[in-house]
Amino acid sequence: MLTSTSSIEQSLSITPTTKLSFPNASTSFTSSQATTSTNTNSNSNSIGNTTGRYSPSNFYRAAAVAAVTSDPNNRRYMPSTPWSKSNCFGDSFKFEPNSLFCPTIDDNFLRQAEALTKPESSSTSSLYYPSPFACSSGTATVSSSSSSSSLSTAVYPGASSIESHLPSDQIQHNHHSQLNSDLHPFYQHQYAAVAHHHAAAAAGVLPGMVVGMHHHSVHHHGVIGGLLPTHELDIDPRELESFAERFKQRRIKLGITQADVGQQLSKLKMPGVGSLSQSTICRFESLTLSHNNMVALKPVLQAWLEFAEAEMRQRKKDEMNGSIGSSSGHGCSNGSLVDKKRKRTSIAAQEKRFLESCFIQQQRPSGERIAQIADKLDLKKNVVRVWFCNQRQKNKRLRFAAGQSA
DNA sequence: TGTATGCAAATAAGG
DNA sequence: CCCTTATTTGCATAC
Repeated sequence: MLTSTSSIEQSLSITPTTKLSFPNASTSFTSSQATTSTNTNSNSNSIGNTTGRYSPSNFYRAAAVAAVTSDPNNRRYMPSTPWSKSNCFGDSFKFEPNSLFCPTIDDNFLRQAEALTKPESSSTSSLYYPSPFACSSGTATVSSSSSSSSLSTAVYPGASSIESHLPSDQIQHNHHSQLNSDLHPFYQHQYAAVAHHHAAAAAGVLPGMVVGMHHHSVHHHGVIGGLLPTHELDIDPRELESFAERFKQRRIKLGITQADVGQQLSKLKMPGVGSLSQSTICRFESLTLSHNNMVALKPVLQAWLEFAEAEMRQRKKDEMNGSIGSSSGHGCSNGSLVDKKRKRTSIAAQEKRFLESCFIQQQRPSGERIAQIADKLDLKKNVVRVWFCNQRQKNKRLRFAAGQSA
């Protein structure tokens, strides 16, 4: 276990890191941050296949994302999967046309959201790149909190009139199944490479989303009489591609940043859906997420988009009428919304080094030992436990990578 | 300032 | 409850 030579992460200067504190963020202690020299490892430790996100994939919309292209290994979005289909209504996510603030809207909205969000089969997505790295680099500590979200009930904040203005996105399924033929050359390539396992099945779970999918594969052929929703599974990659693009355009048109989108997601109160980070939104837009992940996120983002646009229309309308006060009683910020978003603990360099040394002695410490370490580092036991798990995992990858190259 | 990205926590799902 | 494996995110920080 050459856990790498944790480079120079010595300088830990304590940064405030004042983040949006979470009510239940228990620990939150100051955390130091190796701002200064910090990582350094960004470039240094490339072993074998650099970074490795899980999806090598590539140019989905390569041209556009061009910038990224520099490093093909970085792509997360696994494009493809030949099993493209004309998804029935995999993505129709419109609200009821009319009815302002009418409760029913909420209902419909939720119902659809729920349906569309519901995960289905197991992951099994595609290639997973071992991705090696060396550990090191320290950062600040944060706190984590996990609340068993309650999901359920949702109230649609400002459901206002929304004309079903179907995003062309939903209409453009003209592809008469000519699949490949109208695929970007890239796709075809990808397909060939990734083909195997069709049915990747959507599943990416959103923060707090309760899943419950197990079946290895979705047997169940016909299923569902008549128009089988085919659920989120097999959604044409091209559809995702176009949606992502449209999403970005419209988002920008609304003048909302990625970060805000992520934050506003929790306001939708879709069951099991909390906020997401700017990173995730960014990755969605650039299709650098796995296919399954893209599929899982799409309905949520689509819902948000429609919500935001509806709100915008409403606002505009209000302005026009000069009615400044504006009706829409939304504002009901309902403080009970304990923003559920996966929190990530940042372990400072110093702590990390200690953990590493412990790891060398014992890769799999007992629960007691873990508690001890956690106590010493003032970290939660679970954080330490997970750290060891991840460390073992990383170790394994490194070992594998080393074997490969050697 | 928003956005991309590297590294790697946190989770999900099956033992 | 803990582990492993596969993946989803997020913090930090580089553009």
